Amino acid sequence: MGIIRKTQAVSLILDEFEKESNAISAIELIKRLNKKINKTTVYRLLDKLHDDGLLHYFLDFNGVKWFSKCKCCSKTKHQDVHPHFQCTDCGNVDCLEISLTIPEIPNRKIIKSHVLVLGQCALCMD
Amino acid sequence: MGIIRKTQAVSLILDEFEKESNAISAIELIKRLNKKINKTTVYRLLDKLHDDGLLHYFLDFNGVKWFSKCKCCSKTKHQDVHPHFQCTDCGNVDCLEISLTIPEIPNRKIIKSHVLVLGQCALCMD
DNA sequence: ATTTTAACGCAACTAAGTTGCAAATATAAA
DNA sequence: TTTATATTTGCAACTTAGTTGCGTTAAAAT
Repeated sequence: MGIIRKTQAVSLILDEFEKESNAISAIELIKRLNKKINKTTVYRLLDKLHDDGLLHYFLDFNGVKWFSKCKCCSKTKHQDVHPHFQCTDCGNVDCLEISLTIPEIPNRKIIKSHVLVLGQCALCMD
Repeated sequence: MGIIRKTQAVSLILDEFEKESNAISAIELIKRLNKKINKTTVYRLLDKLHDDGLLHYFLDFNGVKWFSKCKCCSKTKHQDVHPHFQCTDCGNVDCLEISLTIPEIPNRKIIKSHVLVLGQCALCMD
Protein backbone atom coordinates (compact mmCIF):
# COMPACT_ATOMS: atom_id res chain seq x y z
CA MET A 1 0.00 0.00 0.00
CA GLY A 2 1.56 3.26 -1.13
CA ILE A 3 1.23 6.91 -0.22
CA ILE A 4 -2.21 8.50 -0.22
CA ARG A 5 -1.72 11.87 1.45
CA LYS A 6 0.96 14.42 0.62
CA THR A 7 2.10 15.18 4.14
CA GLN A 8 5.00 17.26 5.43
CA ALA A 9 7.05 14.15 6.14
CA VAL A 10 6.60 12.90 2.59
CA SER A 11 7.90 16.16 1.10
CA LEU A 12 10.84 16.29 3.50
CA ILE A 13 11.95 12.82 2.46
CA LEU A 14 11.46 13.47 -1.25
CA ASP A 15 13.47 16.70 -0.85
CA GLU A 16 16.41 14.70 0.51
CA PHE A 17 16.40 12.45 -2.53
CA GLU A 18 16.14 15.52 -4.77
CA LYS A 19 19.22 17.06 -3.17
CA GLU A 20 21.20 13.82 -3.18
CA SER A 21 21.66 11.99 -6.45
CA ASN A 22 23.39 9.05 -4.78
CA ALA A 23 21.76 6.41 -2.65
CA ILE A 24 20.97 7.23 0.99
CA SER A 25 20.90 4.67 3.75
CA ALA A 26 17.85 4.52 5.96
CA ILE A 27 20.10 5.20 8.93
CA GLU A 28 21.63 8.28 7.32
CA LEU A 29 18.21 9.61 6.38
CA ILE A 30 16.97 9.16 9.93
CA LYS A 31 20.02 11.08 11.16
CA ARG A 32 19.45 13.91 8.69
CA LEU A 33 15.76 14.24 9.52
CA ASN A 34 16.22 13.75 13.23
CA LYS A 35 13.99 16.18 15.18
CA LYS A 36 11.80 16.61 12.11
CA ILE A 37 10.53 13.07 11.53
CA ASN A 38 10.41 10.05 13.78
CA LYS A 39 12.42 7.04 12.63
CA THR A 40 9.35 4.81 12.50
CA THR A 41 7.78 7.23 10.06
CA VAL A 42 10.93 7.35 7.96
CA TYR A 43 10.98 3.57 7.63
CA ARG A 44 7.26 3.46 6.83
CA LEU A 45 7.49 6.17 4.19
CA LEU A 46 10.54 4.62 2.54
CA ASP A 47 8.52 1.42 2.23
CA LYS A 48 5.59 3.25 0.73
CA LEU A 49 7.73 5.23 -1.70
CA HIS A 50 9.20 1.92 -2.80
CA ASP A 51 5.73 0.45 -3.27
CA ASP A 52 4.85 3.47 -5.38
CA GLY A 53 7.87 2.89 -7.62
CA LEU A 54 9.56 6.14 -6.65
CA LEU A 55 12.48 4.57 -4.79
CA HIS A 56 14.33 1.31 -5.07
CA TYR A 57 16.36 -0.24 -2.30
CA PHE A 58 19.06 -2.82 -1.71
CA LEU A 59 21.30 -4.06 1.10
CA ASP A 60 24.96 -3.14 1.29
CA PHE A 61 27.86 -5.34 2.42
CA ASN A 62 26.87 -4.83 6.03
CA GLY A 63 23.20 -5.66 5.54
CA VAL A 64 22.17 -2.01 5.82
CA LYS A 65 19.27 -0.79 3.68
CA TRP A 66 19.97 1.90 1.07
CA PHE A 67 17.41 3.76 -1.01
CA SER A 68 17.73 5.62 -4.26
CA LYS A 69 15.47 7.36 -6.75
CA CYS A 70 14.09 5.08 -9.43
CA LYS A 71 14.75 6.16 -12.97
CA CYS A 72 12.66 3.75 -14.93
CA CYS A 73 10.31 2.04 -12.50
CA SER A 74 6.54 2.23 -12.31
CA LYS A 75 4.07 1.52 -9.54
CA THR A 76 3.60 -1.97 -10.92
CA LYS A 77 7.11 -2.94 -11.94
CA HIS A 78 10.59 -2.32 -10.62
CA GLN A 79 13.14 -2.32 -13.39
CA ASP A 80 16.10 -0.79 -11.65
CA VAL A 81 18.28 -3.88 -11.62
CA HIS A 82 21.54 -2.05 -12.21
CA PRO A 83 24.54 -2.88 -9.99
CA HIS A 84 25.38 -0.83 -6.92
CA PHE A 85 28.79 0.28 -5.81
CA GLN A 86 30.02 0.78 -2.27
CA CYS A 87 33.28 2.50 -1.39
CA THR A 88 35.43 0.70 1.18
CA ASP A 89 36.82 4.00 2.45
CA CYS A 90 33.95 6.44 2.74
CA GLY A 91 31.15 3.85 2.75
CA ASN A 92 29.10 5.77 0.21
CA VAL A 93 26.92 3.87 -2.19
CA ASP A 94 25.80 4.76 -5.67
CA CYS A 95 24.08 3.26 -8.67
CA LEU A 96 26.19 2.06 -11.59
CA GLU A 97 24.82 2.96 -14.98
CA ILE A 98 25.91 -0.27 -16.57
CA SER A 99 23.79 -3.24 -17.48
CA LEU A 100 24.73 -6.74 -16.49
CA THR A 101 23.06 -9.81 -17.88
CA ILE A 102 22.68 -12.76 -15.60
CA PRO A 103 22.75 -15.92 -17.71
CA GLU A 104 19.95 -18.47 -17.59
CA ILE A 105 20.53 -21.13 -14.98
CA PRO A 106 19.34 -24.70 -15.55
CA ASN A 107 16.57 -25.88 -13.20
CA ARG A 108 16.00 -22.45 -11.78
CA LYS A 109 13.55 -19.69 -12.52
CA ILE A 110 15.27 -16.36 -12.01
CA ILE A 111 13.12 -13.55 -10.66
CA LYS A 112 15.67 -10.83 -10.01
CA SER A 113 19.27 -10.35 -8.99
CA HIS A 114 21.34 -7.97 -6.92
CA VAL A 115 24.87 -7.05 -7.85
CA LEU A 116 26.94 -5.22 -5.30
CA VAL A 117 30.45 -4.08 -6.16
CA LEU A 118 32.96 -3.15 -3.48
CA GLY A 119 35.92 -0.90 -4.16
CA GLN A 120 37.31 2.60 -4.01
CA CYS A 121 35.42 5.54 -5.40
CA ALA A 122 37.04 8.35 -7.39
CA LEU A 123 37.26 10.69 -4.38
CA CYS A 124 38.93 8.13 -2.12
CA MET A 125 41.38 6.81 -4.72
CA ASP A 126 44.29 9.21 -4.31
CA MET B 1 43.12 -14.73 13.54
CA GLY B 2 42.13 -18.28 12.63
CA ILE B 3 41.69 -21.56 14.46
CA ILE B 4 44.57 -22.88 16.56
CA ARG B 5 43.07 -25.76 18.53
CA LYS B 6 40.96 -28.57 17.14
CA THR B 7 38.21 -28.51 19.69
CA GLN B 8 34.89 -30.37 19.86
CA ALA B 9 32.99 -27.30 18.69
CA VAL B 10 35.20 -26.95 15.63
CA SER B 11 34.58 -30.55 14.55
CA LEU B 12 30.83 -30.26 15.14
CA ILE B 13 30.64 -27.23 12.87
CA LEU B 14 32.85 -28.74 10.18
CA ASP B 15 30.67 -31.87 10.31
CA GLU B 16 27.61 -29.80 9.51
CA PHE B 17 29.27 -28.38 6.43
CA GLU B 18 30.40 -31.90 5.45
CA LYS B 19 26.81 -33.18 5.64
CA GLU B 20 25.34 -30.19 3.85
CA SER B 21 26.70 -29.25 0.46
CA ASN B 22 24.57 -26.09 0.26
CA ALA B 23 25.12 -22.91 2.18
CA ILE B 24 23.95 -22.75 5.81
CA SER B 25 22.83 -19.57 7.52
CA ALA B 26 24.40 -18.69 10.84
CA ILE B 27 20.92 -18.77 12.37
CA GLU B 28 20.18 -22.24 11.03
CA LEU B 29 23.53 -23.53 12.26
CA ILE B 30 22.89 -22.13 15.71
CA LYS B 31 19.51 -23.87 15.73
CA ARG B 32 21.00 -27.18 14.63
CA LEU B 33 23.76 -27.08 17.22
CA ASN B 34 21.56 -25.70 19.97
CA LYS B 35 22.37 -27.42 23.30
CA LYS B 36 25.75 -28.46 21.93
CA ILE B 37 27.38 -25.11 21.20
CA ASN B 38 26.58 -21.61 22.37
CA LYS B 39 25.62 -19.09 19.67
CA THR B 40 28.52 -16.80 20.54
CA THR B 41 30.92 -19.66 19.90
CA VAL B 42 29.23 -20.51 16.61
CA TYR B 43 29.61 -16.94 15.37
CA ARG B 44 33.21 -16.81 16.53
CA LEU B 45 34.15 -20.08 14.88
CA LEU B 46 32.43 -19.19 11.62
CA ASP B 47 34.55 -16.05 11.56
CA LYS B 48 37.72 -18.01 12.21
CA LEU B 49 36.92 -20.66 9.60
CA HIS B 50 36.42 -17.82 7.17
CA ASP B 51 39.77 -16.31 8.11
CA ASP B 52 41.35 -19.70 7.51
CA GLY B 53 39.86 -19.86 4.02
CA LEU B 54 37.68 -22.87 4.80
CA LEU B 55 34.35 -21.08 4.53
CA HIS B 56 33.12 -18.10 2.60
CA TYR B 57 30.11 -16.03 3.52
CA PHE B 58 27.65 -13.57 2.03
CA LEU B 59 24.41 -11.83 2.95
CA ASP B 60 21.07 -12.91 1.53
CA PHE B 61 18.15 -10.71 0.48
CA ASN B 62 17.17 -10.26 4.12
CA GLY B 63 20.65 -9.34 5.31
CA VAL B 64 21.16 -12.73 6.97
CA LYS B 65 24.66 -14.23 6.94
CA TRP B 66 25.15 -17.53 5.07
CA PHE B 67 28.27 -19.68 5.06
CA SER B 68 29.47 -22.29 2.64
CA LYS B 69 32.54 -24.44 2.12
CA CYS B 70 35.22 -22.83 -0.01
CA LYS B 71 36.31 -24.79 -3.02
CA CYS B 72 39.27 -22.80 -4.23
CA CYS B 73 40.22 -20.41 -1.45
CA SER B 74 43.37 -20.30 0.62
CA LYS B 75 44.20 -18.77 3.99
CA THR B 76 45.53 -15.70 2.20
CA LYS B 77 43.05 -15.25 -0.60
CA HIS B 78 39.32 -15.76 -1.07
CA GLN B 79 38.52 -16.59 -4.64
CA ASP B 80 34.97 -17.80 -4.28
CA VAL B 81 33.32 -14.94 -6.08
CA HIS B 82 30.65 -17.06 -7.74
CA PRO B 83 27.03 -15.89 -7.59
CA HIS B 84 24.64 -17.19 -4.94
CA PHE B 85 21.06 -18.22 -5.45
CA GLN B 86 18.19 -17.90 -2.98
CA CYS B 87 14.83 -19.57 -3.46
CA THR B 88 11.81 -17.34 -2.83
CA ASP B 89 9.75 -20.32 -1.67
CA CYS B 90 11.94 -22.42 0.61
CA GLY B 91 14.51 -19.72 1.38
CA ASN B 92 17.43 -22.06 0.76
CA VAL B 93 20.62 -20.69 -0.62
CA ASP B 94 23.26 -22.32 -2.74
CA CYS B 95 26.34 -21.49 -4.75
CA LEU B 96 26.06 -21.18 -8.51
CA GLU B 97 28.88 -22.80 -10.42
CA ILE B 98 28.96 -20.13 -13.07
CA SER B 99 31.45 -17.35 -13.49
CA LEU B 100 30.40 -13.78 -14.00
CA THR B 101 32.75 -11.06 -15.08
CA ILE B 102 32.12 -7.60 -13.73
CA PRO B 103 33.31 -5.06 -16.30
CA GLU B 104 35.85 -2.38 -15.42
CA ILE B 105 34.21 0.80 -14.20
CA PRO B 106 35.77 4.19 -14.97
CA ASN B 107 37.05 6.10 -11.92
CA ARG B 108 36.60 3.17 -9.59
CA LYS B 109 38.93 0.46 -8.30
CA ILE B 110 36.95 -2.74 -7.92
CA ILE B 111 37.95 -4.98 -5.04
CA LYS B 112 35.24 -7.61 -5.11
CA SER B 113 31.60 -8.08 -5.93
CA HIS B 114 28.60 -10.00 -4.67
CA VAL B 115 25.96 -11.36 -6.98
CA LEU B 116 22.77 -12.66 -5.44
CA VAL B 117 20.09 -14.20 -7.63
CA LEU B 118 16.52 -14.60 -6.42
CA GLY B 119 14.15 -17.15 -7.91
CA GLN B 120 12.64 -20.59 -7.62
CA CYS B 121 14.78 -23.65 -7.10
CA ALA B 122 14.16 -26.97 -8.87
CA LEU B 123 12.32 -28.48 -5.91
CA CYS B 124 9.92 -25.56 -5.50
CA MET B 125 9.21 -25.09 -9.20
CA ASP B 126 6.32 -27.48 -9.73
C1' DA C 1 -17.19 23.07 9.87
C1' DT C 2 -17.46 18.50 10.74
C1' DT C 3 -16.31 13.90 9.91
C1' DT C 4 -13.52 10.30 8.29
C1' DT C 5 -9.44 7.86 7.94
C1' DA C 6 -4.56 8.04 6.69
C1' DA C 7 -0.38 9.24 8.81
C1' DC C 8 2.36 10.20 12.87
C1' DG C 9 5.04 9.78 17.31
C1' DC C 10 6.17 7.25 21.07
C1' DA C 11 7.55 3.42 23.64
C1' DA C 12 8.29 -1.05 23.73
C1' DC C 13 9.76 -4.96 21.17
C1' DT C 14 12.39 -8.22 17.91
C1' DA C 15 16.17 -10.41 15.56
C1' DA C 16 20.89 -10.90 14.37
C1' DG C 17 25.01 -10.36 15.83
C1' DT C 18 28.82 -8.58 19.34
C1' DT C 19 31.55 -7.81 23.70
C1' DG C 20 33.62 -8.60 28.32
C1' DC C 21 34.87 -11.66 31.48
C1' DA C 22 35.34 -15.66 34.32
C1' DA C 23 35.56 -20.70 33.89
C1' DA C 24 36.87 -24.73 31.13
C1' DT C 25 39.89 -27.28 28.23
C1' DA C 26 43.58 -28.06 24.66
C1' DT C 27 48.32 -28.18 24.07
C1' DA C 28 53.14 -27.34 25.40
C1' DA C 29 56.51 -27.76 28.93
C1' DA C 30 58.57 -29.87 32.78
C1' DT D 1 51.79 -37.54 33.62
C1' DT D 2 51.41 -33.74 36.01
C1' DT D 3 51.71 -28.74 35.73
C1' DA D 4 51.64 -24.45 33.40
C1' DT D 5 49.95 -21.32 29.92
C1' DA D 6 47.04 -19.67 26.67
C1' DT D 7 43.13 -20.58 23.60
C1' DT D 8 38.36 -21.46 23.65
C1' DT D 9 33.95 -21.52 25.63
C1' DG D 10 29.48 -20.11 27.89
C1' DC D 11 26.88 -16.76 29.85
C1' DA D 12 24.77 -12.48 30.38
C1' DA D 13 24.43 -8.19 28.96
C1' DC D 14 24.68 -5.13 25.11
C1' DT D 15 24.24 -3.05 20.28
C1' DT D 16 22.21 -1.97 16.02
C1' DA D 17 18.70 -1.94 12.51
C1' DG D 18 14.36 -2.34 11.92
C1' DT D 19 9.20 -3.44 13.43
C1' DT D 20 4.66 -3.35 15.97
C1' DG D 21 0.70 -1.59 18.64
C1' DC D 22 -1.82 2.05 19.83
C1' DG D 23 -3.50 6.51 21.00
C1' DT D 24 -3.17 11.15 18.91
C1' DT D 25 -2.71 14.39 14.97
C1' DA D 26 -3.78 16.15 10.67
C1' DA D 27 -5.07 15.63 5.61
C1' DA D 28 -8.89 15.77 2.74
C1' DA D 29 -13.61 14.53 1.69
C1' DT D 30 -18.40 15.61 2.86
